[in-house]
Amino acid sequence: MVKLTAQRQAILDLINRSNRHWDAEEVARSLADAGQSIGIATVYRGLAALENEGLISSIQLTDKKRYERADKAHHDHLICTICGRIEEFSHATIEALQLAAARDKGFEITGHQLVIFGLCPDCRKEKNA
Amino acid sequence: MVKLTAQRQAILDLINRSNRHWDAEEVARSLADAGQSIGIATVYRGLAALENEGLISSIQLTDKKRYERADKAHHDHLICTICGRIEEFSHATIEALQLAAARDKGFEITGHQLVIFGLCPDCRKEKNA
DNA sequence: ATGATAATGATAATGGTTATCATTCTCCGC
DNA sequence: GCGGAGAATGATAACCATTATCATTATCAT
Repeated sequence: MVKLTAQRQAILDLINRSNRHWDAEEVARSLADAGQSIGIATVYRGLAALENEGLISSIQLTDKKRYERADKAHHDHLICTICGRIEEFSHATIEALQLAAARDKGFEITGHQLVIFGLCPDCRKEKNA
Repeated sequence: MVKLTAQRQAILDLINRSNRHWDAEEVARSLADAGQSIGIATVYRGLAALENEGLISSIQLTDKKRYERADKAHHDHLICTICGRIEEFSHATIEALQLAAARDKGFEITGHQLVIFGLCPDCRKEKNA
């Protein structure tokens, strides 16, 4: 049985209090800065356990995994390839069409991930300056 | 200037002759088996160079990158989380809606990746057996 | 041929993540 | 309250895909 220990509580609170997409390193550092330092292995295990329980959710980026609050409506991500900024968007029709596409192939969907890469408004401006 | 050397030609031919999604290790092994053995670092660089030239394309999975032919219409991927089987699908409406969503946020799209995870027909059968 | 530029390949290094293992915590039944 | 089973913790080693290094070799234009 999975336990919601003090460490995991701290991780969960940190993520729930924010609107960011955290990687494990950032979580560890932030907790350490707050005087609640937790071993990096425990952070990784805690994040995995919390995600398993549906208490947080994640996106897998090229290099690393990032976690965010789960108490939001489902959404996908737009990532700026220059500054790394992450925006969220959701689109009911896209979701519905994904379901249909999977059904066509006889698949039973368990999850999906849509990431759009591009240049955010700021970096576009920067580039054209 | 990028050169299409014998090694890169071999990698490109291998991928173009197939319909699979290759990782670097598989490419190296397959070429070695065919008597055309290439250093693993060269395989990685070759794959990156070929992708840069638009001669092959790739999808980034959780753990590794996989390459496939580029001479196919754009498509997304369905991945079986049990056996790893990869199916392709494409949906013009989904593409169009993605563009619209990005524009709404002021992003200039440079790429995107949609992966749907699920159980393929065979593994569904297996599971319910 | 002769440089200049790029590619090769063996190997070391990187970096995010997971495994190991001894120790500590938690919680249940007695 | 006590004992013990099952988890969790944390320091650290191991993993593994990928990238960097660097000496050597190939390629191409003049």
